Amino acid sequence: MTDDRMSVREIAKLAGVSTATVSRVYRGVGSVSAATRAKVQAAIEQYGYRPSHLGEALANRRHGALAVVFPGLSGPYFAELINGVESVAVPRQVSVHVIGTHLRREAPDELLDVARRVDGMAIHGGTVPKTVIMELAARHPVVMIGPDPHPAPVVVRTDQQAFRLLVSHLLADHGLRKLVFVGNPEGSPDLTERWEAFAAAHAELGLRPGKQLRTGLEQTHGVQAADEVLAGGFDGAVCGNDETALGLMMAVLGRGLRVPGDLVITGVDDVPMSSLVSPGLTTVARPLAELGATATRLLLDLINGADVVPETVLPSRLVRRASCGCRD
Amino acid sequence: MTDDRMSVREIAKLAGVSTATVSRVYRGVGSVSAATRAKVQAAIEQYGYRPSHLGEALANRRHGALAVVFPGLSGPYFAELINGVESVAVPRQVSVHVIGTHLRREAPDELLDVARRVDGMAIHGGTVPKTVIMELAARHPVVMIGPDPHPAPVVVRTDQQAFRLLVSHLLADHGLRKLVFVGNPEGSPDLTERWEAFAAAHAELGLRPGKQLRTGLEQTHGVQAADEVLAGGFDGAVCGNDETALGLMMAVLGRGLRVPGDLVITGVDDVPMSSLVSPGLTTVARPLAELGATATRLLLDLINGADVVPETVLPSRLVRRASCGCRD
DNA sequence: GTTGGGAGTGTAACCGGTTACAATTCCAAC
DNA sequence: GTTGGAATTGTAACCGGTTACACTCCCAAC
Repeated sequence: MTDDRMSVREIAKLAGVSTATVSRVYRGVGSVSAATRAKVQAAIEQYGYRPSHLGEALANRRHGALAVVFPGLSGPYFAELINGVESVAVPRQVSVHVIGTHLRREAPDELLDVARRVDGMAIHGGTVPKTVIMELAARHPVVMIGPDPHPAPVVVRTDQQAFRLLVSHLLADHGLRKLVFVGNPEGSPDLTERWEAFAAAHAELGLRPGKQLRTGLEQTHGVQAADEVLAGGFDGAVCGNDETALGLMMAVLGRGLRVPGDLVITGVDDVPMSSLVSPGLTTVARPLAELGATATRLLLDLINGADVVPETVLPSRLVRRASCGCRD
Repeated sequence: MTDDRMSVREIAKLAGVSTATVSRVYRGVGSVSAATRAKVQAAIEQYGYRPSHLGEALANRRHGALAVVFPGLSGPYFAELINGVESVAVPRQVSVHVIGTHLRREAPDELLDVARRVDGMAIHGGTVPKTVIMELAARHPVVMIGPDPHPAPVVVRTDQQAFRLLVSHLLADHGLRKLVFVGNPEGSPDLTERWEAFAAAHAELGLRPGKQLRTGLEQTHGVQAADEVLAGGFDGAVCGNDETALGLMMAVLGRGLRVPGDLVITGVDDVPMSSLVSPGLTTVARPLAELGATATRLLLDLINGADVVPETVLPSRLVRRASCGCRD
């Protein structure tokens, strides 16, 4: 306990005023005479006084904090989403707790614990069981980021149209006939939807959906999937996200093979790497920062008691680069 | 404001006891008769009561939270470090605020604000100006992660011996004579030290230190550095971390060149990708999770008023794989 | 039949702020 | 010289917990 911090009452005594006046000066509300204000400000200045967040929050009945629950914490997808969240939260003086469920042994109980210290939560789809979401929603506002099969109060997501367009592009424009879906449809609702779009695009052309190769969503998983993809004799690998795609691409190039010559590879998200690598990665651009920002805005609105639209769908966009065979 | 949460006094009234008894039952301290305990537990159960973190923290004079300040939030380095931090904090019921300085416009003032809601901070070297560190340290315990030129109370870091060994290995064993250092020595104290070790290893053999190519520490920066590295006619690229190295490797492979044939590439950190890619990345393994865990342990000790050792140095280890020319 | 002590419980103060309301002061207007 | 209202400031309650301390029982020991 190294806490020798000043409290309002001490500052008040030092400045020769009441705690109410100190509070008024610090917060800049109510009316205070210039002379008094100067006295108080001098004392605040001198002792570097900052009100305890606890007292403040208790009095306001508001934590001034929210939590964001993600599947994992690594990678550019997460970074960009968080970026969006903070771009909204920080200017409003709201602090953000980032929770990665994969790190926690006992996620459910721990989330209940986190709930005690925030005013609301933004939860990434596919991270938390239905019962827990409901329990959390009973305690404070909850916004879901991305699709989730659960009965969620408020959802922000992107559509899958561009992804479906991507698959059709590979089939119809590039004439590919043996596509593999790299990613686990059961791993997250987002992936489930993509798998469905993948299958639908095939069906539309009277084709049977390609095989699926169940892997995780990180770069390492893409690398590890390479052997199986190459052994399968596929002409294109449609990856669940860019990170997997980039890992796969790296592994394929490392074996001395060519992309798209020997294998077409595509991703989803359009993370910064995707436009830089050669060949450039064909992918679906999703407004990740905007996704995080929107979720946060809605969450703060909910916390303030406003009514908000239950579902917000942000647009995604097909980005054709060299890895699919375009501009080759 | 959607808060209809129960308070101790309400639960107490419902159970027909005093608030003290409710607290005793919930916390499991003091003596309570079996009958009373049952009554109270029933009420707690029925209303899903959980004590407000604010009240609890205020009464305990402890936030039960700490902050970790990082340069950025993306990538496996950060993820692994955080992993270590949480492995210590979470079991002790301490929550972790992750702060990425690159996201904040006005970092200093914001950190002072964060300081109001935590019991201590672990600060990554090279992220925060000296004056701010001192101001923070005046408010609560501070532990630095990694080297930092500032007069820090407590530091946890890894040594640079393995890195120096790596450079010597390239020069002496592989006979490389035109190495480029990829990374900005002025960007972080960690990099400064590595640059010094790089130069020292050259000097030891009577060589002049190679050139330095100033870039950031993310994968994208490695990709972007490729043109300049390849144009420079270097025989080896010693990268400041694995992410840059992997980005560079990807770009080189993408151009149809070979590693290590056309260019030797090495990194630092030994992130998961490094052992998976082909060629495997020669690098310096650093105990990142342990780094985070140790820093957190020390921080919690400081918060509890214990004396702690001012500097802890964790070992790093050279990992030779194919990218340097070994096992080729 | 006292006495002593431990178990069970409640009262009330306290943690560090905010703010409704009351009290005081000061002036302008009548 | 009153009077009324605005400006300034203080008092005290309250936010939701924890806990020192006091009090009441109850029973064993003498």
